[in-house]
Amino acid sequence: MARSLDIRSDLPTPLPIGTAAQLRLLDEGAHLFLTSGYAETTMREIASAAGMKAGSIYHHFSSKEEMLELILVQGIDVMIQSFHQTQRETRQQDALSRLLAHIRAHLGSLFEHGPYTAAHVTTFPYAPTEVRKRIVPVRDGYETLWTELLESLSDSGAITLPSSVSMTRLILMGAMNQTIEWFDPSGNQSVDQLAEAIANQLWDGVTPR
Amino acid sequence: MARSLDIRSDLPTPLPIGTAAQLRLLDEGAHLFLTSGYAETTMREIASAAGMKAGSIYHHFSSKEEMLELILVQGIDVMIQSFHQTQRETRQQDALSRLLAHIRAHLGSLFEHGPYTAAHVTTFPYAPTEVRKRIVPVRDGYETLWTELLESLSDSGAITLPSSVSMTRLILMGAMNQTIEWFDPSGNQSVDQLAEAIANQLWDGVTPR
DNA sequence: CCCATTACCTAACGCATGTTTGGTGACCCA
DNA sequence: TGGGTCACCAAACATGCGTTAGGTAATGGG
Repeated sequence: MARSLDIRSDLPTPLPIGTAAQLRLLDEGAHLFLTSGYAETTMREIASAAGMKAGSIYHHFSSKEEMLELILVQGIDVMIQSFHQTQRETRQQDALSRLLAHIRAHLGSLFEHGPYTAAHVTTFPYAPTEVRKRIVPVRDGYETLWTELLESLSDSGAITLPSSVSMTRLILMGAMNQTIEWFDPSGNQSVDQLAEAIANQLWDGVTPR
Repeated sequence: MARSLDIRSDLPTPLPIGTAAQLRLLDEGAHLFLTSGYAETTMREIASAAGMKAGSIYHHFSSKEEMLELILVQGIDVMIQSFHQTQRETRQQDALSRLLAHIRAHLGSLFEHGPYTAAHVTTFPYAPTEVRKRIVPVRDGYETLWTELLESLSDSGAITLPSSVSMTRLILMGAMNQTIEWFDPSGNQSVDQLAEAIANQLWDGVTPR
């Protein structure tokens, strides 16, 4: 039985603990799940991308589903770590700058800190039910972080919430997450500019015109 | 060989032309592609949902991929028909009311006019390459309709475009399309309210507070 | 009344998948 | 030096998939 890779640590871990081969398999697996989908991606493709054969994967992981769950969890961890780091780094900034920084950080999770978060966003709806059940509480934790951020910004008068904080969070998440499908980080627009565009579209005056 | 079901008509067709069995297969197929994904959905499941066995499908369609393409095309047709109808119905209304009506219409395509549009949005990224190639021009046509709408609203001063019209369209589309994952049309919020929430989040004062 | 067509059926086929099994070579430690 | 462990291999297995083939019953038209 492959050793279980416990990456659901409370301590900040930018990458999951594991051997080089395990990390390569997860990296390539996340990339393939992102670009092709979970069901469309074969163990043979993941193994080949990681420089081994499919049968060898089972020395490291017990199943395809275990790999998926580890990738999904890592995707959330990247978001959560990034959120906390942004919170620390922007404590002295004004409200709208903090909001922009958090939007920028979320987009950084999607486009700059590996394929895990984007793979999470695109793959989670099609994950097996029992995998989703185990992951929903962690996702709710991340959503709560955003809810509290938006509430505090609204309480201080920095932003308006046209309907409710939940609705605003969902619309904002939707606008950010759907960029996976069309934004090209190596294109002529930067992630900074994308963050500003989203922030300025949802709230007036986040950055000067 | 099953008769080809040509639904890419220029005339308004609320439902594709075909026999009752073909329509049932496409309806159930679209619903299953939406809820489970294209690759995860089997021909056996589609056939069973439509009240027949898998082998029988091939009397009506040549392949699973042909069914997918018909469903994806129908999904766009629903959006385009709905857009044109909304344009006709709102010709006499003020700018912001027209914008809200178009947002409402797009959401209606997702949640009220069958599963085709939502199946299109969620499944298109994972469709086989040659299927996507054939569909991209039709999608571009729909995007152009929105681009022209947003440009005319901006030209008349009704809305602002914080960065560019393309960026605004993409952010708006993202916010609307991602609602597939969380909005429950039979929940305690209506599609009208969802449209207002999105419109008011992206532009101030679309509806009175 | 008979023949052709349609719309389904069952069964099977060929293929691809995730996973298992037995093996090998390298490495490390006693 | 030998034994144990690890990390891979090739091959095979069991299963399920999309699709095909041959068949049946019903229907309609000549």
